Amino acid sequence: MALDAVATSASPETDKVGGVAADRLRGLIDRIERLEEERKALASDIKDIYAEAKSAGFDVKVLRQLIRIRKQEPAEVEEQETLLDVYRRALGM
Amino acid sequence: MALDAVATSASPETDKVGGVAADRLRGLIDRIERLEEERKALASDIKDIYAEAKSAGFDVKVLRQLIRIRKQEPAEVEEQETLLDVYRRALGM
Amino acid sequence: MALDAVATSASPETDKVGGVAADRLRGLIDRIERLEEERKALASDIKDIYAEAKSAGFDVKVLRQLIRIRKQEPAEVEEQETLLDVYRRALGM
Amino acid sequence: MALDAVATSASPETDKVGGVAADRLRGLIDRIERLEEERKALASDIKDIYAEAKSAGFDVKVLRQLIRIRKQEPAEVEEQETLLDVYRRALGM
DNA sequence: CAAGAATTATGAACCC
DNA sequence: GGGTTCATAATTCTTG
Repeated sequence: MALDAVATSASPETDKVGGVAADRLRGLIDRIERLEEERKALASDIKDIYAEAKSAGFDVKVLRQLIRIRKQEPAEVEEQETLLDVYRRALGM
Repeated sequence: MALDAVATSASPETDKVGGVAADRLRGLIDRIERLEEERKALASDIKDIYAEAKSAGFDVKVLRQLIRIRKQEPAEVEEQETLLDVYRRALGM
Repeated sequence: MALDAVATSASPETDKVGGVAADRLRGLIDRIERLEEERKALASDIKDIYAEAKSAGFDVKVLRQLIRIRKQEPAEVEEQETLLDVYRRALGM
Repeated sequence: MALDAVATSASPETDKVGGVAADRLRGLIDRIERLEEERKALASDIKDIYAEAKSAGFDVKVLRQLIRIRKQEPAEVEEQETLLDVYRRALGM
C-alpha cells in the first residue's frame, strides 16, 4: 500500500492531518491545478483561433485535419522505418 | 460553402496559390501549432509532478481522483456518490 | 439527474431496494460481466498464441507489429484519400 | 499486404522464404486475427448494453464505476476509499 | 518494477 | 439541446 507519505511522518511540520504529509500534498495539488488552469487557457486560445479562421472563411474541420496530418507526419516516417526493420528481421537480415 | 478565403482574395499581399489565402492560412496554422506546443509542455510538467508525488509515497490514482473531485461542483459530487450508493444497495453490495 | 430508473418504479417486481429497478440493474450488470469474462478469456487465448509463436522461434514484438500494421492498413488508405481531398480543396480544385 | 516479398512461396509444406517458416507464421496470424475479431464483437455487444442501460434511465458513468468496483478485491476497494478519505481530510475537504 | 505502447473511457465540439 | 463523432486523459498490458 502506498502509504509512505501517510505512515512514516515524524516532524511536527510535515505530519498534520490523519498522519498524512498535508503540506506536501497541498503543494502538489496546487501545482497541478495551476498548470491545468494554464492548459485550459491555452485550449481556449486555440479555440479562438479556430473561430477566427472560420470567420475568415476557412473550413475548420479541414484545418484540424491539416494540423493533425502535420503532427502525424514525423511519426509516420518513423513507422516506415520500423516497418523496414520488421521486413529485415522477417527475412533474417 | 466555406471557401471565401479561397475564392475572394484580390490584393498582391495575400499571395494566392491556387486561389487560397496562403499567408493567412500559414499564420493561423503557425499560431495553433505554437500553442499546442505549449500545451504539450504543460502536460509534460504535470506528468512530472505526478511522478514526484509517487516517489513521495502518494497513491497517484487516488490523487487523480481527488483532483477530479475538486474540479466538479460539490452538488455533482454528492449526486454521483449517492447514485453509486443506490446502485450498490440495489445489488446488495 | 439520471434517476428515471430510480424514481419511476411502481410494480412490486421491479421496485426493490431503495426505489431502484434492482432486477433490471442486476440483469444489465450480469450481462456486462459475462461478456467481459469472455473478452478476458479471448485475451488469454491470444496471449497463449503469442507464447506458442515465441517458442516456435518467432519474435513476438515483430509479430505484434505485423498484426498492428495489417489492422491499420485499411484505415491508412482512407486517410490518404482524405488527405488528397484536403489538398484538392486547398488548391480550389 | 506488403509482405508479398516475404511470402512468395515455392515449396508446399515447409515453404521457407528468406529463412521464415511462412506457413506457420500465416497460421499464427490467422488465429490471432480471428480471436481479435471476436474480441471486437464482444466490445460492441457491451457497448450496446450500456446504451440499453442508458435508455432505461441508468447513469452510465456510475454504472461503469460500479463494474470497476466489483472487479476489484474488496480489500482493495476499502483501501482506496480510505486513502481518498485521508487525502480529503488532509486538504480539509 | 519502471517505462512505454496500446486500449479504453471521458470530455469537448459539431451537426441536426 | 441531444446525440454522434472526434480529441484528450487515464488505465491496463507488455517488455526490458
